[in-house]
Amino acid sequence: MKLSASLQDYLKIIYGVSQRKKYARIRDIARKKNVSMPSATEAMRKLSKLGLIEYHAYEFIQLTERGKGLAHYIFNIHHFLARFLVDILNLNPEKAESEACKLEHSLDIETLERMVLLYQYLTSCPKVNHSLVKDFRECLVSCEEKNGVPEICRDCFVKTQFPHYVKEGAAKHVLLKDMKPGEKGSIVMIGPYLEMRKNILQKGIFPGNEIEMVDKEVGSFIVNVDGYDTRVTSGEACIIEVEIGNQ
Amino acid sequence: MKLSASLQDYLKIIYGVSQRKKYARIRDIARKKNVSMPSATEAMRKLSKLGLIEYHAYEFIQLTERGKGLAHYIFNIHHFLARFLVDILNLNPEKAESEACKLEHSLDIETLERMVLLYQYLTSCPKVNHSLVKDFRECLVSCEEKNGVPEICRDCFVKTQFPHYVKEGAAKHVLLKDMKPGEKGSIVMIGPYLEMRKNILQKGIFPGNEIEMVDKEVGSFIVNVDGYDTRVTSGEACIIEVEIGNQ
DNA sequence: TGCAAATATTAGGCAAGCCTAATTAAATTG
DNA sequence: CAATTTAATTAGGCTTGCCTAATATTTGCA
Repeated sequence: MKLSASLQDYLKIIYGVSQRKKYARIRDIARKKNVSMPSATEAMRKLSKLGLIEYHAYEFIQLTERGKGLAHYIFNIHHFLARFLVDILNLNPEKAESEACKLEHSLDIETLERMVLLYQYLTSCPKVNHSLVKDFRECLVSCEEKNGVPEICRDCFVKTQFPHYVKEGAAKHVLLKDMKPGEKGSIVMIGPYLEMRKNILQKGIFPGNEIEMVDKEVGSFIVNVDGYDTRVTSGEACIIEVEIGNQ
Repeated sequence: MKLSASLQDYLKIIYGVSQRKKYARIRDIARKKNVSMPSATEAMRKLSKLGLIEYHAYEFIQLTERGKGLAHYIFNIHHFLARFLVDILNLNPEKAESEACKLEHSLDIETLERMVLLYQYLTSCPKVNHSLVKDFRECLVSCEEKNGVPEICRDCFVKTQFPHYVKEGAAKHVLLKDMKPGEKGSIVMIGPYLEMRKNILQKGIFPGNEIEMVDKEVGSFIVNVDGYDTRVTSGEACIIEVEIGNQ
């Protein structure tokens, strides 16, 4: 049986409420879902018809066994995702909560299963350097708090010290700012400055994209990203690393 | 301006079509979106009213500059996510496509930014063992193809060889199958068998959950996961690793 | 050129989820 | 224990996004 995202939310809320309170009321449900009481009533009727809750007008609401099982499942997906977002991606807990809420409805079990594996791998695999996640998180924290070049990132994220180094395979890495008009390549890395990186992403520039330097102007550059012209500031061009010479 | 998920999809489709064909037709759009032509027509009217496309009845459809910018952004989010799902989580490309489609509408720019960073970190950071992602992917591949104990996982995922080992901090790890009724702990790892892991997740059992052994029966166990009783098979209990003694 | 086939559009409907206003039921309390 | 407050429901409506059937326009080909 497939439950709409909205009904899943209702179920999850009922589950959460009845863990603490033994029964759930329309009022609480409506409040938690940020919805009017009639809307909640309507949803209860639907869940009841689906055999997921025990519901009769004006009476308290309780999950049926089936409802409890499903709610538990949805609840735990949610918590796993929130954990992933906090433990791995270092989102703040409130943000992670709301993001998990959105993700939980869209992800397929297969993808979820991979995320579980990645989570386990990064946090527990004895072959992985144990400080990997710690390093990564510290890096994120530095980026955010200092919004400058974090000590821990200096080597790996900012390539200004060694603008073009040669990797195995002889692919040449340069900073976007150093590319000449007409030169093309693919983006491998976008540097550490949180806000700047957001801005760059918001322009539709991601690692993996093909990029071509079109024109240099004072203070900014015109680049073509996968066929679309856009403008980046000089500052932004300093933290975008491009792999050239592989066309 | 906020575009509904559906309208974002239309925009993305128009962008994709017009990259190859110079113009988009209702028919193609409807077909790609798996929707009737009247639905596509209606959507075009909306996008046109929003100033994202140039559209007049019976004429070809073209993106405006604003539409092109937005479409390019949506398109690239999609591609980045698909890349993440393929390169990091090793989903097959078709699956990744459809999952990315669902994700792209729900993820916030902040989360996306972290995923970009994780992607970069795992694939490029010089401090990370370069074979990390390769190992992880090989592990996934082994799990899927052989659906047995993959060589590469033997040490890290299957703990049957050393059912309880003591980690730093003296937390004790055991397999679920070896827990006694009444014993509690938190799940740290779910083993390598793809299908089995899916089944376990589908019961609402995730790493991080609190679990208590309730009762042992022949062939299966009753466990309580975060307050909810559920049943696992003996086979499943062999690949669930629990950290006990930290309550 | 003219007519059939392909393509688009209008018209009218439907389901899901939400809303407000009005009404009814239950709970609280002087 | 009646009056008031709080909680829940009904009634009626709205928007989004989809549908089918009918109609209109365009295209392609004989």
